[in-house]
Amino acid sequence: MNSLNLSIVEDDPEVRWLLSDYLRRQPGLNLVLVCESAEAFLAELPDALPPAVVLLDLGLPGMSGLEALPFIKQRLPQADVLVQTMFEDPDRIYLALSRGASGYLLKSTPLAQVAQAIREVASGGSSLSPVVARRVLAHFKPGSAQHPAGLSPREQQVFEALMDGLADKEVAQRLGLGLETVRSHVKNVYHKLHVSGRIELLSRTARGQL
Amino acid sequence: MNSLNLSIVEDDPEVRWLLSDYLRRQPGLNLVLVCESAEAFLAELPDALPPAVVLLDLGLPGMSGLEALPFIKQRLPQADVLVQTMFEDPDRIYLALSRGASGYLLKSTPLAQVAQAIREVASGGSSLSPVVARRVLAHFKPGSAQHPAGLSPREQQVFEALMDGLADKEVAQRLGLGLETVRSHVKNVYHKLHVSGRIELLSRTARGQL
DNA sequence: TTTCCCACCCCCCATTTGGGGGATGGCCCC
DNA sequence: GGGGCCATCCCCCAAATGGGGGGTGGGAAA
Repeated sequence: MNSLNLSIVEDDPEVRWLLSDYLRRQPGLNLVLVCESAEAFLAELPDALPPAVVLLDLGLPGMSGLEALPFIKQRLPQADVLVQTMFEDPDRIYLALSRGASGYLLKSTPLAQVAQAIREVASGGSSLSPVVARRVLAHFKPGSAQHPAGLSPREQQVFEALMDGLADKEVAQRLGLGLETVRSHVKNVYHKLHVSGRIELLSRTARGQL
Repeated sequence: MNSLNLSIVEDDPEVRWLLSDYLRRQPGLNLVLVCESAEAFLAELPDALPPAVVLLDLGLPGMSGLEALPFIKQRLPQADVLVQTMFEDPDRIYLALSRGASGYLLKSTPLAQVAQAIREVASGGSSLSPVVARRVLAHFKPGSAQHPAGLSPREQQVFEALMDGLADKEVAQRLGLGLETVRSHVKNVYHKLHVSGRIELLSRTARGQL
């Protein structure tokens, strides 16, 4: 009963072999399914032995891990999905997490820590590689919001102030500008980011849609 | 040069002794300051050997770790603060993170992992105990829009609509209500949640301060 | 040189928003 | 019956917002 059903989805044959070989030996882990694509995984999912943890590569050919995540969570709402990838860009991290990943490991993670992460995740925790954790935490700090591209330096500052929930007047004070100047910058930010106002700005970034 | 200056702030003498004894032995770690209160830490901070990592207990008598955090980050902007506590309630976690903590460890963390976390944090990562990480990730999932307590059913619906970035008029449509009705509910939500408008609502929930 | 982006400022105007009032009826509980 | 919360709607008003329009000057790029 305390045997933990695990599944691996990974396209690189070598990595796949390394992982499955190592994890298969781990006591308490029960490798029920190893696939090379998300499609295969969804097709071959056994109803009998539903995996409790899915180790999912994000960089899959065909349906990417990111695309597959919602389907997996739909089929296996109980399962914890541990995402593994070599990418550490905020977008991917954010998307994976908002789609239900329980952890985000970089490909550089040692095997022992992967096994560790699987156990942590299965027992109700979450596991983030340190670099990823840093990125995630950055989302919580005021003043350190994401810097969308295409904004001029001033517009960046204005953007951050907006993300901090400041009113035009307050932005003007923080940056030492005239109110009308700020209003101009604010409008430019809206145009460049294709939003119609600060509320859309805030509600969308809150969902990682920006 | 690769010796890592570390400081510990912890009131419990036994825990303090355990930590300092263990960490002192770690190669590459250089324990420069061990204090039993935040006040003492801020007072005795040596200008010569600024700690790169501060291990901070949250449950301190006098000035709490949470209160001390902003001061510490002010004095040592470069330093990474690793918060250590036995509390795992969301409020404390978010507050600590939004005040600049680089990691959040539970008191139950084994010494070896504390040392590991210190190294990770110093090399630009972040370290979260699995349980804490799970809480943090919960904030990124759309379905888990926090339902603040104390709101009536209608107010909950209005709250969600506001979080989706809707205008009063749109909320009215979504819920099939009159505009003035919605405006009433909206105001009640503001009162109950102690915010002054949808912008504060959005910007604060984005940082987990609600 | 001309053109383009940037930073800075100004004005107008319709709409939305927040903050105050109220009112009505329903429901539950003491 | 009175007091409480709830849900529904109404009104007023000052401020902020967004969407337009305009300008100036500078510096970099073409």
